[in-house]
Amino acid sequence: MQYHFNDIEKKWQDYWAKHQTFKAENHSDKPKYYVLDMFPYPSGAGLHVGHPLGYIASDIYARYKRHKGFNVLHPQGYDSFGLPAEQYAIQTGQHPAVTTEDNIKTYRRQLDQIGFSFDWSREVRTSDPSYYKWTQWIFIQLFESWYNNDTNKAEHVETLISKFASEGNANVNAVCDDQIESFSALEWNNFSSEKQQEILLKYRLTYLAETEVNWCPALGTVLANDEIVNGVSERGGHPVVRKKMTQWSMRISAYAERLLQGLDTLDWTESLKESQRNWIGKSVGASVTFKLKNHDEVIDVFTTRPDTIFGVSFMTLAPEHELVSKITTPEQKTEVEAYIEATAKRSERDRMADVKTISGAFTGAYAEHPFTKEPIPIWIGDYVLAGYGTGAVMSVPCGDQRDYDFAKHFNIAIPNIFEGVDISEEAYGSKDNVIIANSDFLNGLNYKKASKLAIYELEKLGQGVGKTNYRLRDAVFSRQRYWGEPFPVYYVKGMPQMIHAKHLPITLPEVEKYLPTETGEPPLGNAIVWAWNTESNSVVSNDKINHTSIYPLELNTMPGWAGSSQYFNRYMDPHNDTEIFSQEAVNYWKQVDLYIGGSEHATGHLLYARFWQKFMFDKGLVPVDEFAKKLINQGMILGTSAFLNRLSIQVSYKGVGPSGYALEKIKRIDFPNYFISESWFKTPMARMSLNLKMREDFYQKILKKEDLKYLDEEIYLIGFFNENRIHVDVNLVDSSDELNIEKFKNHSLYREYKNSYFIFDNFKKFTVARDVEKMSKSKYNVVNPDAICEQYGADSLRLYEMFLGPLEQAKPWNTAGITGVHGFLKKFWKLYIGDNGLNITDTKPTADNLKTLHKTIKKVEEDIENFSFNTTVSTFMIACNELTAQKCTSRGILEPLLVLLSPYAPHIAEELWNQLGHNDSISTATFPKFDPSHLVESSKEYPISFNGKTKFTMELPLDLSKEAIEKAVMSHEKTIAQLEGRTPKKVIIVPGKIVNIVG
RNA sequence: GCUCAAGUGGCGGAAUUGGUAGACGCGCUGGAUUCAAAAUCCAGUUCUUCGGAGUGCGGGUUCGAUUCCCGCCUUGAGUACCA
Repeated sequence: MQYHFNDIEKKWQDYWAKHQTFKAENHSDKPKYYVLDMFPYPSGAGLHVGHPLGYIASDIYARYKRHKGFNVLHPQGYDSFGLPAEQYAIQTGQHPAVTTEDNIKTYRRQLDQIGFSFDWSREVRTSDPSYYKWTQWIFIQLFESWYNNDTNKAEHVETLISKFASEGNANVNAVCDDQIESFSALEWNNFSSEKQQEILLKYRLTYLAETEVNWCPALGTVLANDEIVNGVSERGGHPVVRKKMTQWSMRISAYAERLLQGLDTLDWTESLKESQRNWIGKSVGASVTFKLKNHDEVIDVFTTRPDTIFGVSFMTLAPEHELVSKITTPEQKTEVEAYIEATAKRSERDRMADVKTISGAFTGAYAEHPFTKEPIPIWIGDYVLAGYGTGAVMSVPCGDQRDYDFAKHFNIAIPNIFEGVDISEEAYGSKDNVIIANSDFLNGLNYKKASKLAIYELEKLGQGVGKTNYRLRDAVFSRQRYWGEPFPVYYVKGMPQMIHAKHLPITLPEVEKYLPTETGEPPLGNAIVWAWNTESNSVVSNDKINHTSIYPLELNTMPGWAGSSQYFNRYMDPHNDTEIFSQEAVNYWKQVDLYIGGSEHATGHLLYARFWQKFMFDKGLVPVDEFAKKLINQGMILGTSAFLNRLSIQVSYKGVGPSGYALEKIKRIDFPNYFISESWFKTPMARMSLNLKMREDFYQKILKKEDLKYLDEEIYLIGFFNENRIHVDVNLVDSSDELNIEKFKNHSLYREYKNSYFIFDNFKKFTVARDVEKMSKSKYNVVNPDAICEQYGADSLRLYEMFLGPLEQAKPWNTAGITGVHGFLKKFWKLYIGDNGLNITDTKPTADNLKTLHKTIKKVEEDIENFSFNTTVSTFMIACNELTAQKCTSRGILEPLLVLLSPYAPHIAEELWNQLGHNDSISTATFPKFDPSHLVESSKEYPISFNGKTKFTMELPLDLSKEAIEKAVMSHEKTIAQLEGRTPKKVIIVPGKIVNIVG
């Protein structure tokens, strides 16, 4: 009986679906384990072989945990709001919901055919109103919360309001807007309702504020920092500009310290934690206030080096700093204004690209040194960023290279305040090994002590305080898009009001077109039925907006990360209509035990989701404040792109110039119509045979450009190039890299090359060049898992993806290699089923059989625990080879072996399990227990090495004493031959390991 | 620039605590089977001047280093005038 994988796989996939084999219950006697994948965005292109890698790994782990007796939650869903469906809607008019539904169908079919053990009864879709109802609900909770620094957690705004009413805001220690006026209880109580709302908005965890945002005109929307790559949009590569807009923001900065500290408790990769640490960007230092000469205003700066305060020789403000216009002297006005104009013109991208150029202007104004009271000139320069700190720095050229360069460039003094340090060439930027000098009361102190004392003295003057700064900015939460969650928000007199949670969800309105309105409003501005009636508590038509109790609804929608910040909790109780999830469910599942996904979410999704989790923890909604205990980033599977080399050659030739002189020239000529076989370059061929047509082209090219007359035999080919190559679809190339020229010429993509010429190698072959790149449609190197499943089966695909290499590493895909694992499965099948049916007997296993089995159990278990899935596949192959050689038919061996294989190749395992006479699914069978007694050896093949180099091996009993081993080794003929009569200096014997003779 | 990760045959990779470097697979070579092909099976496959050499390069520790330490080079990823 043959291994008919297509039939077997279909049969068991249907069985699992019908019997709901992988449905997880929210209560069990077993311990719980939650395995989660980052859910996919269902794109129109479907899955390629790179996508399932992480899913296969998590599926193996989930199945393994079931064998180990855990109640496993392994859900899947779709992150189904997003830009591509909306772009498609703009182009075709098809509703994004329809596009999304189609794409999900394709995804589901592709996922099903790989045999994942997902509990599909818990599927969530972020674009489903029954799901985004709860995304909207969390938004309302955030709006109704503020961050209390005294209790170090989020609290309901009611507690804030009662504080204001009883004592004003003087003693409120909140994370809030920097520019907040102080008021007494009396003043608060006398404020108008609008005024009170305005003030509260500055404290809420989600708030409306005028922010400078990254505006992408081509997409008509705001982008988050992590949606911008090298100054252009991640999607589409469109230019991005800075623009001020009123936007919803999330006060993630309130959680900066907790997000940082929380990392230490997580079993995530160090590199990922490091990215988050960099993103949060904590720096400890001081805020210092400089008084101005002849002005009442002051300049606040943030510095990490208060110890260098006596090294300040100038101050630099960002050109956008609000004080610039106020303090600039009339004499400097022209220069400063010209500079501001010039920097405003330079885009963010230019400024980034051009770090080297030093520019700036003197304002003519002076600040006063807090201790020496000396005047300090105030400059502006674009190396100071308006968005970080206060947009102003105290410049210490001896201790900061940028200040140093600026000072050198503009001839500003560079006082040295470091003892015994040479600053004639560059600044001394290190905090270590410095002793402060020329600094009054700081002299002789190191960085730590001097900083502390400087802050103490500044505090006494009322001109400074120790401060910690974070780079983490509040997250902009509004998008000018259609296909996203609507806000549960309407506006009364311009102030945002939350719709009561009991009226959720506020579903997306229908619009006629998905573009921004003519007046530049977001696409929801096109909706006709999009106003809120506070009497009927329902969405009504816009045309009644001027009536009482009918108000405009928010036109923005939420960003992509909204839905993905709560899905992992919702899976615990996905159909709950009255709560986001029951306390019973969340207290049972608690948090994700294993989370697998791509590293591209390091500073986006993974940071925002942690923020929401901490907020929910503060609100008492979840029992733990980190949502994922362990996280693994799967590496990318790369594509092997194929390229056609376009011919370019370098020739030297002799000719006769216009005036009759002989000339020798070297010239490079491109032949865009000629393709040359890659194998040609590997052939050690010195000359190139130009065919007639080429020769003609060749002459024409040169003759046209240079008026020369040539002698045929004096043209020499001295070099060629294979740059200028074009991508060719990998499906037109066979496994030996040979191009199917016929197919290529008839392919619609390559119509323009229909009449091109092909230069073959000596063996009449035409091969393509290969290179490893990211797998993507635009590179024509995409391999579809459907084709692999059809030809080799899902079990082969699963095994091969794991076999390629370590899970976390990037690795190239090569379809040819799949025959290895496919061959293994066929051999494995034959171990159980021969030509005459089942091979299984009840014979007692031999010692060799048991040794193979238990060696395999041990290795497989260790490998899975260490996520070393690639080596497990090797282990299976070794076991299969050994048992085949041993002609093992014993049920006692082959039955437990099936359980070991089952997480990796579940279909074949189920089928053989069934053929062995089991009626239940193998998925709940107990994992075999390792028994070390079968691996005990009585002798060891000792490597005998001389000066550390192994020369031969020797079989010796393991219970031999050191002396006996030495005796046996030294009398061995090969030892004597190796020593050639010399006496060894030393003999190292490690029993059970090695013998090393040092001579 | 900074941070992190990684450099091992023709290729993907293995060696989990310092102890026989190259497991397993692909590819390649030869053979068996076949009218032939596919499939399958068997043998070989780091290099070598056959002494040896060899895990990016140069040092070090050790009886012994892919593994530990110091210095460098290269590649990939992230991040960037962050005061």
